[in-house]
Amino acid sequence: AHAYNLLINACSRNGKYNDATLLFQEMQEQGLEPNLVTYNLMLSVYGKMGPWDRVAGLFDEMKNRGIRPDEYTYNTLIGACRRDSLCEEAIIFFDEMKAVGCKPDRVTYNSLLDLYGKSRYHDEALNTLQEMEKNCCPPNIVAYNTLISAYSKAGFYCEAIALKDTMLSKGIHPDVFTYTSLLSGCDKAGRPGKAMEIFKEMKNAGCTPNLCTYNTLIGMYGKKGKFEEMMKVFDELRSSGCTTDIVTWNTMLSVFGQNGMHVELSQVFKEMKAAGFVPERETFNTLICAYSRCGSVEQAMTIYRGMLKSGLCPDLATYNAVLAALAREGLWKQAEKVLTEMKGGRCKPNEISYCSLLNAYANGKEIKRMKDLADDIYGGTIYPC
RNA sequence: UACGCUUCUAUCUCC
Repeated sequence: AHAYNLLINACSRNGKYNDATLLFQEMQEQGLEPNLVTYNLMLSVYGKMGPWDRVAGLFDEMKNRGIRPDEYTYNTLIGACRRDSLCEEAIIFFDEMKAVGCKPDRVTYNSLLDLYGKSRYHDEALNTLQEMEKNCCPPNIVAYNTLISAYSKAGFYCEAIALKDTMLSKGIHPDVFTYTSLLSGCDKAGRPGKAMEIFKEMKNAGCTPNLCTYNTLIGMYGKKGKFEEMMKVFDELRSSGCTTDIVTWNTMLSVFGQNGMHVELSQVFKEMKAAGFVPERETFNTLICAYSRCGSVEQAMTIYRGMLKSGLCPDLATYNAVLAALAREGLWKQAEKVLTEMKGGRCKPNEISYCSLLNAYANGKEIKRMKDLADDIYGGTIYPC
């Protein structure tokens, strides 16, 4: 079992979750009993992909087989709750772990912080931070970075910077995670000047930027159309010994989309493939959005069909990108079809989806349909999400 | 009883 655990772990680290699942099946077919670590590993794998029921089912299974969950198990379960913002479930695990005598540690609290932060429950996150102090778990750098990331994503860049100063005052030195979060936060808040201050501070503090940092800066300059600055970031990226990754390419695609630079967009996509990068789901999502912004729904839809053909599964962002593309052209009949498809599938429409449909009606001059849909939404006949 | 394999944070997409 130990050998299988090592293999499963290797797959999990490389994102090969299906292979991990196959190994898990294989070991049982060979008559080997999965042990505690095996279950912990698989809970982590299932938590990263696939339906929640599978996580819950596996947890039941291990208990039924008489394997007692440990701190790792509960930490993994709470971590798995983050993907779908399952706050209630996380609290149940948190209480259960204390009830069975497992002591929450920093990882437990940090996972809760991340869950609350990504779910935009900022008050709960702060409460958790205080509970950590109380329970002799003073927040470490991961805890601070987690909160800073949450604030940055939510657009609260001032709060994020303040938290960075708090951690400094406690003698915890911000690292490349901290600074990259802050840069991204300033960018999202439309404060590139502030971002540059942070970047200078980062270098003065002796913190070396990495590829994530450069990708953030490329996106920041690029979307503002500051291409000379953007190229300087590329130069620095290369001279620092980094090499571009798929996120760099996705960022470039997004940048040319946002600037409506159709020719460059197609060119970069070609170069990306020539460089040997295999488009991922996020690449396709970016392309659908980018072509639409360049005024080409046809190409956006071609990309969408290409994505389906390549065997990738659309997610909510894909559908919403398609809906937004159709909406821009007022193609409300097609938008309705997509929405119907969503209702019958795994990705239920959210607020953004319905906004796009409203937009599609508006741009298609279908005032009556628009009003009716708005009434349904505000009247509670339709529940987004 | 302890220890070992397993659990937490940043950059791209739904404008």
